This record gives sequence, C-alpha cells and structure tokens, in this order.
Amino acid sequence: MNNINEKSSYHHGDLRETLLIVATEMLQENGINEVSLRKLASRVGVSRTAPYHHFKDKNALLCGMAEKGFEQLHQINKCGYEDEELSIREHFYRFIHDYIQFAHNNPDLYELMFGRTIWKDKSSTQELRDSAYPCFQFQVAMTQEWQKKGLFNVDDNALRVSQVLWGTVHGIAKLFIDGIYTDNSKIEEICDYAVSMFLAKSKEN
Amino acid sequence: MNNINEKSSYHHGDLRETLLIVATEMLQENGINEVSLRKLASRVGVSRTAPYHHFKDKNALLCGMAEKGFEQLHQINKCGYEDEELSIREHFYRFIHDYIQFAHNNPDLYELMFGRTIWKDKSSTQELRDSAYPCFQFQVAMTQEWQKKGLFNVDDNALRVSQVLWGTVHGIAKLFIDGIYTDNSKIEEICDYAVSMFLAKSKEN
DNA sequence: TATCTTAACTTGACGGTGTCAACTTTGGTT
DNA sequence: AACCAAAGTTGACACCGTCAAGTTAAGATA
Repeated sequence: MNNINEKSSYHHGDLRETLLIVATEMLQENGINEVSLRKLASRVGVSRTAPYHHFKDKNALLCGMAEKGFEQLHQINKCGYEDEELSIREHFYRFIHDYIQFAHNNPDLYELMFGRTIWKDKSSTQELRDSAYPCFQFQVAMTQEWQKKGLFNVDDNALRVSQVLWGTVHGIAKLFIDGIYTDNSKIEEICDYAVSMFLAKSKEN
Repeated sequence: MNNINEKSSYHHGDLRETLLIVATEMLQENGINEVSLRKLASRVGVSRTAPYHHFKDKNALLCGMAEKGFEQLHQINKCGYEDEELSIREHFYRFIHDYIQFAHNNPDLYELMFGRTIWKDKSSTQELRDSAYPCFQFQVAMTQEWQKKGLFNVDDNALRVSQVLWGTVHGIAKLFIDGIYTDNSKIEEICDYAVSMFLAKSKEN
C-alpha cells in the first residue's frame, strides 16, 4: 500500500505529507499568493476538498509548513552550535551567518514563519507553537552559553540579550530578503559588521 | 463642491484620499485580510469599481497606504533627531524607542510597509519608493552623525552600520508586534538593552 | 447659453478562492 | 459477512479582484 508506483488511485496513502511538500514547493516557486488549496489539490492530483481531511483549514496548512521550517532552522542552529572546532567568536559569527543564509535561501518560507498571518490573534496552531518555541529557547540557551564564555555580560538578563541578538539577525534577514537594501549587499560583510559591533568591547576572543 | 455635507452623491470629491484613510482604518481594525476593495468601496459608499479610477489595482492601493506610513515614520525620526535638549546617547535611545513604538502602535500598517507583498519582485510603485528611500537614507544620515559624535567608529562604513542598527530595531519591532515574544515584555526595557549592548564600549557619552 | 469633452462613477460579467454539506469508496475490525 | 470510520468526491455558496461597456455630471469652448 505504501508502494508509490501502485495506482491505488482512490486513497493516496500519505496525502498530508505530500500536501506539505508540494505546497512548500509552490511557495518557493511563486510566493505565498500563488499557494491556493485548489491549485495545490489539483497539482497533487486530488479533489479540491481532500486536503480538509488533513488540515482544518488553509491556516492549519500554512502553520504546518511553517512548523517544518522551524524544525529546519532549529537543526541548523544545533549543527553550528555543536561544531567543536570553532572558537566562541566563530560560533557567534556562524549563528548569525547561518540564520541569515537560511532566510536568504528560503525567503517566502521565512516570511511565512515569522509573518503576522500565522501568529496574530490566536491563529497559530498548538503544533506550530510546539515546534517554534523550542527553536526560540535554543537561542536563549546559546546566549547563556556565550555569556558564560565571556562574549556578553553574565549579569545581564539572558532573555533580553537574546531578544536583541535575535532581533538583529531577524531584522537583517528580513530587510535582506525583501529586497529593501538597495545595493546587492554581501551577506558575509553585513555579518562581519554585526559581530564586530556587538563584540568590539571583548576583543580577547 | 468641497463642501462635505453637500450631497453631490455622484462625484465624491476626494475619493482617492478617502479610500486611503478608510482602507487604513480597516487595516488597523481587522488586519490585512479584511481589507478588500469591495468592502472598502461599500464602506465609503461607492460602487465596487470606483477605486480603479484612482488606483491601478489593489497593489497600488496598498502601496499608497504604505507610502503614508513611511511619511509618518520619517516624520517621527526627524522629530526625535531635531530635539536639541537630548544628549547623543539619548538621541540614540529615542530613535530606537520611537521606532519600535511606532510599529507597536500600528502593527498591521508596519507589516504592510515592510512585508514581501509590496516589495518583492517589482511590485512596489515609484511613489512608494520615492517615499520610502528618503526615510531609509535619513537613518543612514543619523548613523553618520552618531559616528561623528563618537557613538560608533568613524572609520566604519556608515551604510553597513546603519543596516545593522536598523536591522535590530526592525527585528525587535517585528518580533514584538507579531506576538512572538512570549511574555508581554516592556518596550522600554528591551530598548535599554539594545542601547547598552551597542554602546557598552563608549560609556563616556 | 449651448455644446462638447472627459474624468468620475455604475452595472454586469468572468474566473478564481476558501469552505460547508452530502455523498461514495475503501481498508480494516468485529 | 457485516459494519464502521477514514479518505476522497461533487455540488453549492458567498466572497474576491478585475475587465468591458455604459452612464452621469463638471468644466472648457464657442
């Protein structure tokens, strides 16, 4: 039954997963405006309302897509963090760089993940929150580690410090991917500036 | 003819301006999803397609709304900058604070102004760019002034420095208004942290 | 004053969208 | 063998943005 080539034709087999994948493809190809349930269904080869057996409504589908985005981002953060060969300062640079690179590589997905559509009011699903909050908390944990290692003042509130740091990468990423920076700025150069502006006081690292 | 109370009924008199105002009201009341040309027209008391004589399409209307937003933000920046009674450090704090406060007071407008909808590809109108770029450039100019006054290294590229600063406020603002910060953090405290993290090395100001 | 031009506004129509209700098919359980 | 619940279907509805063709009225021209 899990044989993909077998034409069971009526029951799809793994429609929920397929919908998420194809919808994300459509998002990356043509932006959020071109993601419609009807086009998605037709592209997957299924009727208009079939998706409703797997997602309560369109918002739930979008939340599902964002959910996977947060898992990716969390994974990227983890990989950078667990690299033993880097100095603290390099760790910090890598966090900033990888984060902005992720946004740059997946602009529409990133916009979806952090946009108002999904988060305002109470429209975010529980699953989305369960996926996103650990990702946020990991960034707080990294900040605490950086504080311990001397990159930032240990006495400062780690949550606040990480909010400022995260704000910075988030802001740069968004301005970057939305094409608001007028020149075709190099990611690496901006990251260098961000790092040096935060760490100018602790050159010993 | 400009008499508002006079029921000329067929010709509105100042429809373009009224549309922008009412659309922005609708945006602030119920978010971008509730802003439709048809509801807007009906609320203004005009037929469905009347707006098309003043805006090429919906995107042009949205650009018009964002345009006004950038004029407001530019004005706020100017006001803070021209306040003679503040020290440099206070100027810097005020810039950050006022910016985030603006976003906090007008969350949906802010999302519109900086969102992908309007900026991606070539969908931004010339008028929007004419309104937004001076606002951006003013921030670069402020940064140069801060560099001269010793807040930041004069040798650094002003554009890059301002991109990082602007990224920070933009990112904090967005995370704030989208309700992604889990606790209802005080704006002032976050601004304090942002200022001190950038200026820790130059305490003399 | 009479006529003409044209911008502002209207109605009708089309294809696309999210979503609901009612129906059919199917795989697995009793 | 009978049944049930999950998965998928078709039809319908109320919206939406936008185009084409027609109407109204304000202001310039003569």
